[in-house]
Amino acid sequence: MSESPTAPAGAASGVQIVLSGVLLAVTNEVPRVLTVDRSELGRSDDPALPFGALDPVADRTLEIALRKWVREQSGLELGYVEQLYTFGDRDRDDRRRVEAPSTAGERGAAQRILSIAYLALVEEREVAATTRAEWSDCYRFLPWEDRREGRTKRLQGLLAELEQWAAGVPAQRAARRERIEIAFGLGPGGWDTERVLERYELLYEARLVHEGRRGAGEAGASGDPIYTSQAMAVDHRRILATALGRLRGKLKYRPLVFELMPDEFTLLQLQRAVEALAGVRLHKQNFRRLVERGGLVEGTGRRHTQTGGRPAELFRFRREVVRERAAPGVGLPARREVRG
Amino acid sequence: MSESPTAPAGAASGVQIVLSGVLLAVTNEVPRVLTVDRSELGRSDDPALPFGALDPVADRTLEIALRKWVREQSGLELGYVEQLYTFGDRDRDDRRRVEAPSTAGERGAAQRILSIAYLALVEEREVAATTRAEWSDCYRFLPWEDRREGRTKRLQGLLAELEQWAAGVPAQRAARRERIEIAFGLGPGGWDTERVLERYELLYEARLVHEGRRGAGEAGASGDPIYTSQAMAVDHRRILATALGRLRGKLKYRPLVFELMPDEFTLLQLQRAVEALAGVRLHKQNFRRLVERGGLVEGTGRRHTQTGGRPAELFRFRREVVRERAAPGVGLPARREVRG
DNA sequence: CGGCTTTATGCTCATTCGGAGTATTACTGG
DNA sequence: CCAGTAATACTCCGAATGAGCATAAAGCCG
Repeated sequence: MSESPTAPAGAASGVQIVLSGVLLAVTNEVPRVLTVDRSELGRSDDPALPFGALDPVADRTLEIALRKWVREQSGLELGYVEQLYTFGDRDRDDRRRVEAPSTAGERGAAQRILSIAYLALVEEREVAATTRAEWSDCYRFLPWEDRREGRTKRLQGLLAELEQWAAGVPAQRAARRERIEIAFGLGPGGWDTERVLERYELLYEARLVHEGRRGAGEAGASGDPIYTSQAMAVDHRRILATALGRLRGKLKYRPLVFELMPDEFTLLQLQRAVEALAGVRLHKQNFRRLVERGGLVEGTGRRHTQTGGRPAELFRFRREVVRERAAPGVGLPARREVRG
Repeated sequence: MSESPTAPAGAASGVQIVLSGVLLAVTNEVPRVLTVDRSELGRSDDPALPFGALDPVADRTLEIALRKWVREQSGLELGYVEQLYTFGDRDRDDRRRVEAPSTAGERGAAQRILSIAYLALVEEREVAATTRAEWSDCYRFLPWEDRREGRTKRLQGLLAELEQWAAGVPAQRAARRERIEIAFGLGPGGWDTERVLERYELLYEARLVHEGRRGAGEAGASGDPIYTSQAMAVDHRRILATALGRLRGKLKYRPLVFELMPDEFTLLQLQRAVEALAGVRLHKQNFRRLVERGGLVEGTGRRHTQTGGRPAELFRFRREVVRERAAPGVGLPARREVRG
């Protein structure tokens, strides 16, 4: 992380604290993440998450600092925010290399960076044109996470490559195959929408995706190992994976989707939003039952007529539900996978 | 991004990174947390969690640093470890005071501290006698979290005090009452074992518990507002609350209890461990059904005869379960609350 | 030894919940 | 009016859950 965003300020023992935000929104059935373009600074071309350093003196809380950076970089004001994870391993990208401690000189020069990641949910809005921020489809970065159209050939390809990687080292073959089976739902457990990070880590270890730092000896020998997936700056894709996994888990027992919805919505719109995030299709009638009987929404009398068919009633979130039920989430009434 | 995170205050921008570990174990139906006694250093008398500073140069990963500190302070080697949360608010203890920025001098002097908390599960062992560490009952610090004997009179007392606090400020009365209702399960939702932190925060705001730093103007006017609960150093009790809440939540969908159990155990022992952590009683036959039919355990032929009654079969954890099921946890087959 | 106490373990019953699918209704666009 | 497209209402069924009764197998006590 030597190409850190900071002047290696402080003294030797200095640790730089960076706050990164994963801002998620959903529009038109596609989950989007806010990315900022930093290409003109001569750094990586890859999109980055909005981020910035903590000012230990001025910033009273971490969250305030995060909001400040997001505001500066995108003009957005955040609503729901939750802390995700703190990444602080040194030489993260070198994990796979043989342990070869850098020279004392290098070590002294490279300041240690601690990155505290946050998840924020926003109703999508245009970002200020003056900024370099924009909304990107989350699945551009993690295409294998979108199973709404069933498992695609691309996933088959990935699995084949993973198998190769697993088979490569006889000593670890069994262990690796087991990890793959679990992470990618090949066994009896099936696809677990929440294991986003686990899948990413596997792909990373197998060098099928890479992180920031072009030219650091990443890409495998054979062509483009990442298929059509797009990398992000430094470890931001890993952070995104963490965020998506966490959000998918929480959807089931907290009414988080509503942070992403307009005040009034049809049940199908709601379902599409959940599907977009979870990356799987749901059973329509059961989803409706779950949400209505669960007391999560209440109908306004109004209806929405641009549905193409019978008009749909507009609903709104019933805030009282958090007082009534212990774990008011939307659940994921599964549906058989479409197309093979 | 001209306003890029270049270090604002080059100088004194130092941030101290502290790692704290919540080590949990269960013995004799009581959940224990490892505490260290630091009283001789002239600090607070209150028990502390094992903790220590990150050495940004030497410690390759945060987890390694944590393990090192734990080893030094207790002699224990950690198995399961998971990151909990990063606490970084400045002047945490002053939150309730009117915003009265300290003088520049004070601010410069007090270094910003960032504390990264970890949860670790260990099978209880004696701690090295040479250390100042010992195992303490978690519920010494959070007595209201133990509902195994039903709601006690002490809880009633706490609720009465909370009500007073809520009623105190007319403008916030309704909001506060609602928070209390939800957190303490007075409404239709009932007691949610996971809302540990929420409850703690409420009690903290109401000044019914306090944090470290004695003499900082804490204790309310009236006697001992904390009943029989024991404070911990600085914000360690808050960290413990975070850990307990997280663990309780995860128990339900990950086979974490087994990290705390010996290799072989009877189903009642397992149940007691879960009960100790969750703080509620479970329905015995249904717990057994859940655990057995869920494929979480397998019987060894052996049996345990010191049960006081019919001998119980000894079981062991079936590791394969993580491959078979998506969310293999023990669930909490509720039981009507005992005693009123 | 026979009954008593104590815990383990087996089983039943009623409900609820979740997955699937069919039927009916209410619009829009020719 | 008809066809097309969704929304919405119900029905069915099997699995999971909550509760509780019944039986089994030890130790203990006289």
